[in-house]
Amino acid sequence: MYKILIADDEQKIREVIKEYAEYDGHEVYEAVDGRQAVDMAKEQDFDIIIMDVMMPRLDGFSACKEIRKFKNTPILMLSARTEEYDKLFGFEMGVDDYVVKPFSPKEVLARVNAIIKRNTAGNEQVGDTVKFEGLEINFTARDVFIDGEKANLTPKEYDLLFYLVKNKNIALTRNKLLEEVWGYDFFGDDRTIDTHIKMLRNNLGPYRKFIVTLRGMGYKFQV
Amino acid sequence: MYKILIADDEQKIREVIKEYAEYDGHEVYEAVDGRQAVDMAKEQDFDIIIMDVMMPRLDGFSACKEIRKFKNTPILMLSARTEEYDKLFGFEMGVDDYVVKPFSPKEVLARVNAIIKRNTAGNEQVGDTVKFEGLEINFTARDVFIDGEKANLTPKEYDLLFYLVKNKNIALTRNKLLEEVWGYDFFGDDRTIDTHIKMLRNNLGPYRKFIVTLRGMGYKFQV
DNA sequence: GTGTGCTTTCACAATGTTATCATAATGAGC
DNA sequence: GCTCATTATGATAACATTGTGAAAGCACAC
Repeated sequence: MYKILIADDEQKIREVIKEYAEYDGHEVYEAVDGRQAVDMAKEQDFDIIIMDVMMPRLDGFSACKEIRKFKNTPILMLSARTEEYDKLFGFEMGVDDYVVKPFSPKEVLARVNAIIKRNTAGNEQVGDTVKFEGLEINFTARDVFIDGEKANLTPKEYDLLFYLVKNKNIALTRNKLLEEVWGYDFFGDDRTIDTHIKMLRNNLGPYRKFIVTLRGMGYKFQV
Repeated sequence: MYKILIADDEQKIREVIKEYAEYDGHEVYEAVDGRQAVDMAKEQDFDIIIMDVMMPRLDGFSACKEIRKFKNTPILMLSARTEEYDKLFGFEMGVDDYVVKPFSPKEVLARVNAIIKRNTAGNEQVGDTVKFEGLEINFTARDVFIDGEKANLTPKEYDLLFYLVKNKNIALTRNKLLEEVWGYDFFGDDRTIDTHIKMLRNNLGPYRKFIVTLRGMGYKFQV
């Protein structure tokens, strides 16, 4: 059960999302504009705030900025605009996700769940580096550290690990892995993957535990 | 390209939506009332059904309820009055989204796309999880938790459970299960299913209750 | 061309999964 | 309550998948 704040000046939208969210067992609070949203966020701890961009008194972006001054509550933006700069601008403000109108209430709720789970996932991300316990991965520098020691992975091992990590907690079939890591034009053996998984595991030391085998399916990076 | 069924007694509305949908490259079928919509939904697999609430012979809600007995096809409701909201969000109906008249065809199509994308995504980050009491199923991670404990299912058990859950509350014959879970090219014994149901039940602990036997027919995941 | 890693393939062992069958239990109809 | 049809269950043999080590194949630098 999450505590959700929905801020939108359109009553219809508030109601629809509220109905769906309450059906999912969440507790929903409403705000009719940005100012009220900021005030409520100051007083109470929400698990997530769903906010329209266009609101009277204080728009969504400004409200987001305000809230970020005192809290890190995840914020999901509802926007009528699709322009990319809008999104970028939003992410700079600390927006966690975006849904463009018109949206289906189901989609909004799905994203709410995704954001909240993501925020309680169990890995810290700083810049382009992710860390899972003593396993540190830097995507841009193409570095992997195991308990502070730099691991020496081959290119394919990097690629495989990066793809697994970027899709952590998602079950990946051998086909999917071949397609995404090796390329759609690779017509090799399925078992090639197994061998690379083997080597990757051997190189990850104690953190080989993150790579789990999904029998009859493929592999998954599980945190 | 989606296969769309539009059910409305007003020819004008059907035509407008059809025109837009076909322009988008979709295949559109028409039904003039609820009864016909139900019959067509039984025979064919649509990606989405767009349905008016007010229709002769069988209204949209009843049609939706009927269809849900045998299929989980996403349904988008068109309603004339805003007062119908309350009814719409009687979720037993299983409506996925709604649009209030007068609507722009563009909006309808936008929602159609949103709904279908959600339903066929499978690549949704983390929020792809359903929970029935203490039974938690995550399709993307291929995880099943029983009262918080991870269940260790075999591939076939996963596949079977996933199929049952994706068709929850729908009666499934052994033939249907064999075809969908085992594949059309499997020519094994019917009793094979019983054995897998047995093992699945054993693995679900207290939640074996969700799998009900339909004597002389097959099985059903009932919540 | 040679050497050096890296990648792929392969074979075999280890392990896990599935289908089938026999038998027991259950339910429906009379 | 009896009979017949259907489903539940346990055992087991057949089967499939994965882990692993070794070796062949490749690519690239020198």
